[in-house]
Amino acid sequence: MAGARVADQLGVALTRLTNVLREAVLPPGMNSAQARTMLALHDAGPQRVTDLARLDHLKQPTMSAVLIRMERLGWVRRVEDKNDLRAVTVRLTPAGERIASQLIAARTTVLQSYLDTLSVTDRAAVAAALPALRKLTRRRQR
Amino acid sequence: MAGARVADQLGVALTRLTNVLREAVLPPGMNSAQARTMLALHDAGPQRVTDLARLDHLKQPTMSAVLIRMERLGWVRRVEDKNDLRAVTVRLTPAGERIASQLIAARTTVLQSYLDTLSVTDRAAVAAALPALRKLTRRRQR
DNA sequence: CGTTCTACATAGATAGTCTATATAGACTGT
DNA sequence: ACAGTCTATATAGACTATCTATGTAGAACG
Repeated sequence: MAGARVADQLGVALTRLTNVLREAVLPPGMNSAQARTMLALHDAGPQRVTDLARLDHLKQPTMSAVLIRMERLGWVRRVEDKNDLRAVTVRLTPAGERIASQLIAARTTVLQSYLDTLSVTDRAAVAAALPALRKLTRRRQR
Repeated sequence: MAGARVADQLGVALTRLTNVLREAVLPPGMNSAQARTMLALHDAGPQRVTDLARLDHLKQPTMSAVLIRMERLGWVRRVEDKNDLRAVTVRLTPAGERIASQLIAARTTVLQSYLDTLSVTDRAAVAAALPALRKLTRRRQR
């Protein structure tokens, strides 16, 4: 049926675009898990280790290790939570903020260069689909 | 400018959709590098180790290690190339073919369930953008 | 105030990833 | 034919990522 064909082709396109973006936007020495964590902190602000782990589909000890490494690199710092002394709030350092912004800028630049190869009609079709694509990623009700 | 806004929002949408898909479609025990390799072999047929490494933005020794593990799991097998005795041709086993098909089916199912939450208008907008999105992932001329 | 729950860290094991290097076959020029 | 160079893959060693299991300490609750 038509619906399945849309989902199927969207899957193919997403997978290919992701492959293009994955290595094109990563600064040397940063891996995808680190990049996702940087973007999560940039988008949603300071967060706990457990929340970051859940966002990234990682286990908490894994995220702890990733954060220790990122802290050593100077990208994040861990601040104790005054209200809950068990917890730690992770936030980007100024350097980390800068790197996160550069990640987003690189992503936009790469996509822009790809969009530039399209016809006006095709670019308009992509632009027209953006609101729908945004809605796709909203949290689902269950 | 408007173009940059499209690229920027497309980047946000792609990143979020990718995060949704990444863990939703991976069978337990399979990681993303393995999944990408399975899909590459499924889409483009048997290939050499070096070509697979380049496709996946990995170094050749890394891909060798990944393939050794995948061979041990019974997903691929390595066949010596008759024309070039240095080279090895990697192909999916029947079990590997089955798993690759399941990966694609899972991706489609997840996306379908997301598309089902959209209005008819939004679904139509996504469908209308598919040809353009496909063109985005074509190989660039340099 | 003791029990249980929650947030994080640590330990140990396996896999992924890199650079550097080894091995062996293919290619090239004379 | 053969010496030199290039190419395809594998191996070694180091470091990182990831998991499960467990420890530690504060929070929550009866």
